[in-house]
Amino acid sequence: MPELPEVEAYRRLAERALGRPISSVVLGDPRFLRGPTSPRRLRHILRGASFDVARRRGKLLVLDLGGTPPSTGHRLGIRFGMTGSLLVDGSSGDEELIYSSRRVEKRWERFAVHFADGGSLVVHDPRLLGGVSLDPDEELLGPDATTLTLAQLRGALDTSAAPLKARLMDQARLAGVGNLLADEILWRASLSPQRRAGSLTPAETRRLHRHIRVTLDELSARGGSHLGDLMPARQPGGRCPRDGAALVRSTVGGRTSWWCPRHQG
DNA sequence: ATTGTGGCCTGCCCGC
DNA sequence: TGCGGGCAGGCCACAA
Repeated sequence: MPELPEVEAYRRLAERALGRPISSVVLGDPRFLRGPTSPRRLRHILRGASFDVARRRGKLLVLDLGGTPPSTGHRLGIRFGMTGSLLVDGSSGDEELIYSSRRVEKRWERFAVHFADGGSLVVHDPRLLGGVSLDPDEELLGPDATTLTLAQLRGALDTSAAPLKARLMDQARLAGVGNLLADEILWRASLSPQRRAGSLTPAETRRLHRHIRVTLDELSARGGSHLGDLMPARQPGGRCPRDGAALVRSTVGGRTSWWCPRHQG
């Protein structure tokens, strides 16, 4: 269920897995391995190596491999899809994240790395919409939303005729904002998700930029992207927490969207 | 190139 | 209680 704040929490959790020699790799479901790499090759690269650095770009977690050839210079990419989660040594690490209840079932373990010290790093994903890949192309992702500059936001919006929300969620142009965060950010910025992305005035773009950064900071501090102010109202019959207007629900950018027709223009 | 759509997957919740 | 439909915080291939 991760968006940027959740993946950042996983990144911190993954730091517990650094510097520990890998003894074995278990691919719980072959469909979970994405890209051209074979399971055999993935094992070959990972076994005996250890993770050096845990990085994140948008919703992609990247673990750099250290050690000697053949693993040197390779990277393991992990995407969590809508239902993925990470466990290191059996701990979800979201003690700090207030998450909806998360069952842990063995059959949902799609990928696991076991360390020589007896611990493990496990990716859990009931729906299989996430995946792991060897050497993912990180350049396919736009600038990370947490450090987004105003100029980068202008570049992401460009002169596009696409709905504003679709551009915000376009990972190639701006990495890390998902459906819930997009609704929350646009609600706070008083901008309609249906606005053409290229139609924002300079003042509106600055406002949006500020709200992207503030919202990410706030929700990360609160413990997750589902803890936004709009979230409780994001359901049938929901009313705008700011002005009480009945929220509108529709599909924008292919995703269910909720917004206030009164103050989001 | 840009934008929109359907599909991938499984689990859950609601109404009948 | 059982069953069907709709829904889900993501992403990718494909079509116009």
